[in-house]
This record gives sequence, structure tokens and C-alpha cells, in this order.
Amino acid sequence: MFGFNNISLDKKSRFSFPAKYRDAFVNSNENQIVITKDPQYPTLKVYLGSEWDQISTKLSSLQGLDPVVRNLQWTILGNASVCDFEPTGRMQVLISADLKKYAQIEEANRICLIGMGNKFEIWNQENWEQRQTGGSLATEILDIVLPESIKDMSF
Amino acid sequence: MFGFNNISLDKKSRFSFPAKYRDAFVNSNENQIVITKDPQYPTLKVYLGSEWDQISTKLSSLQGLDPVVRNLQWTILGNASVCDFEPTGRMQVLISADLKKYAQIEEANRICLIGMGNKFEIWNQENWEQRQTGGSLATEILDIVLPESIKDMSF
DNA sequence: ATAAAAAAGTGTTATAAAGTGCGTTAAAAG
DNA sequence: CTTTTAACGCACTTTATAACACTTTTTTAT
Repeated sequence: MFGFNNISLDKKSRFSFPAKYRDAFVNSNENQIVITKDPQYPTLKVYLGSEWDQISTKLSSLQGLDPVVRNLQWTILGNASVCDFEPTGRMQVLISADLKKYAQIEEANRICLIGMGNKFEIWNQENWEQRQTGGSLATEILDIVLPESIKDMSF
Repeated sequence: MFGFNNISLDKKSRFSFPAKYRDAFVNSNENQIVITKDPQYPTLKVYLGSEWDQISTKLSSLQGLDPVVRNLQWTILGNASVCDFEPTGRMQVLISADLKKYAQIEEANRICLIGMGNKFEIWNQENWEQRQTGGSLATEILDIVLPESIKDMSF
């Protein structure tokens, strides 16, 4: 599941996944989607239910005394929103006001949904364009020194 | 699969691969083609499905908390467009508006399709000619410092 | 505490736009 | 001259989105 999609939110902040991803969802037998905050950029991560189970299990088992780990746990686990999801239906998903705010898509009715293989990212359009052209964003956090325990994890 | 081809896009932004490549496609049993952005030049890369599976699997497994890796993931994975592809048929492929813009072929109805062995490149005609005569392009990005993890990958 | 009102969430339908398939014509190759 | 290939046009199908109606939850006022 790859690629760029410029899609619209309706008045209630719902969007539907592009139909081109339907087969992949149906084949992998997913019936849940999880949206949460990205720990580094003002963007949202969208995981398939099965993928989320792995990530959340691994991440919650890590030693919470390490401040970097603790922060990742807060950001990723503490903001996760689980949505029921029907791959054979309209594939609609609601984005909460809190998550919209984080991704800076509060008043916008357009978002960029970026397929990154086994997950998606949701971007504010201007931010995505700026990233694509090599610009940096005010809120990005890049200089994390990673503890050994998460060096083998990819979020 | 090598060589230069000057071919036309139809009104819906489709083009067909030249018939001379048919045997190669049929023999390698490909039924998908993937188009995505080149990370350095304003041009598009076209991969066979099998080749793409390898590249995308490797790239998405890398540590996304590294900003250089993340940027490559965004560019290559996040802009990939997967097309169903019938080697025995017309071998037609659609180029999305977003990718056309990146390769600066927005209003043009002619493109250059360059066979590079196991992949192709799609160029705006003027840009291709300029590169051939040694000129440089305003948007090219050459000074990427690659992390160790991707030094053995070729895109 | 209860009822009314407002807000938030869910589901359906209609319409325009985007994408697909295929036949025909024009051009190139053998 | 015949055959193959590329380009174009058109009709059909699918998809995205806006509009609307209805349900549930939350808030507010009495």
C-alpha cells in the first residue's frame, strides 16, 4: 500500500481510504485501523490492526524508566485511536479533534494520505509539500538519541 | 530493457510501453509496474513489480527515526503508484497528476522513456536533452549524506 | 435530576470527475 | 504491399465527494 493521495474530509472529519487499497485490506483480513501521533513530525500514523498489535505490544513491554522510551510510549500509545473498519464497505475513518490539531489540519478539509507500505501517514498539505521540497518544519524533533532497546523497531 | 523512447501521453495521462519490450515483460511474468519519484532529479522511476517488492521491503524495514532514511521513505515509498499491467495487452500505464508535476510534464503530452536495464526513467524532454549535453537542472539534489544502512542499496 | 437543545457520530444517496477498455485511424517497419 | 505499432477518440465503469437524514451522546437550563 503505497503512494500519495489528496483526499477530502467531510464536515464531520471523516475520510475514506482510496478504493485502490481495498484488495490489500480485504486480503489481510483487517477490521480495525489505529490512528496515532507521530513522535517526530506533526503528522499522524495509521496502522492496520494486526500491525498495531505488534507495535503496541513491543513498545509497552519496554523499560519505561528510560525517558526516551517513556516519551514514545506516551506519544504513540497514549494517543492511539482505534476505529472499526469495514474493508468491504466504504472504508471510512474518523479523525478526532485532538489528532487533527496535532497534524495541523484543524480547519482544512483536505489532507494528504501517504501510503508507506504497511502503514499510512496523514499530513497537512502545506507541510507535506514543504517536506517534499526539502524544507524543514518548525515542530520537528530530530535529535533523539535512541536507546538500544528501540533501535530494531520501526514505527 | 534499454534505450531511448519518445512517446506520447493520451488525454487521461496514459502511455503504452513500446512493443519491443513485450517479450521481456512476458518472460519475467510481470503483472505490475510501479512508478515513483526519483530522489535526486525531477524524473520518475519505473520498476517492475518484482523489483519493487525487493526495494520497498528493504527500504521500509530501515530505521525510520533516522531523518535521512525517513526522507527517502517519503520520497520513494510515499509517492509510489502501483499499476496493474498486462504484458500481453496494450501495456498501458497511467501517470498521476502529482507525479507529472514532479517530472515537470504537466501540460506536455510527450515524454522520454529511458530503459535502464531492470528499470525505466521518465523524463521531460527538455530536461533529458539538457542532461545529455551536460547541463544541470535547477531542482537537482546531490548533496545527500547517506547513512550506512542504505549505502548498499541501489534505487 | 430531568428535559430540552446542541453537538457529535453514522449511514445513504446523487452527481461529477477520474479511470478503464476497446475500436479506428494513421504512421512506421518489414 | 503487407503487417505491426502507436496515437487518438469515444463509451462505459468506477470512484470521490457533497448533501442530506437520522441516531446517539453530551451539554445546558430549569
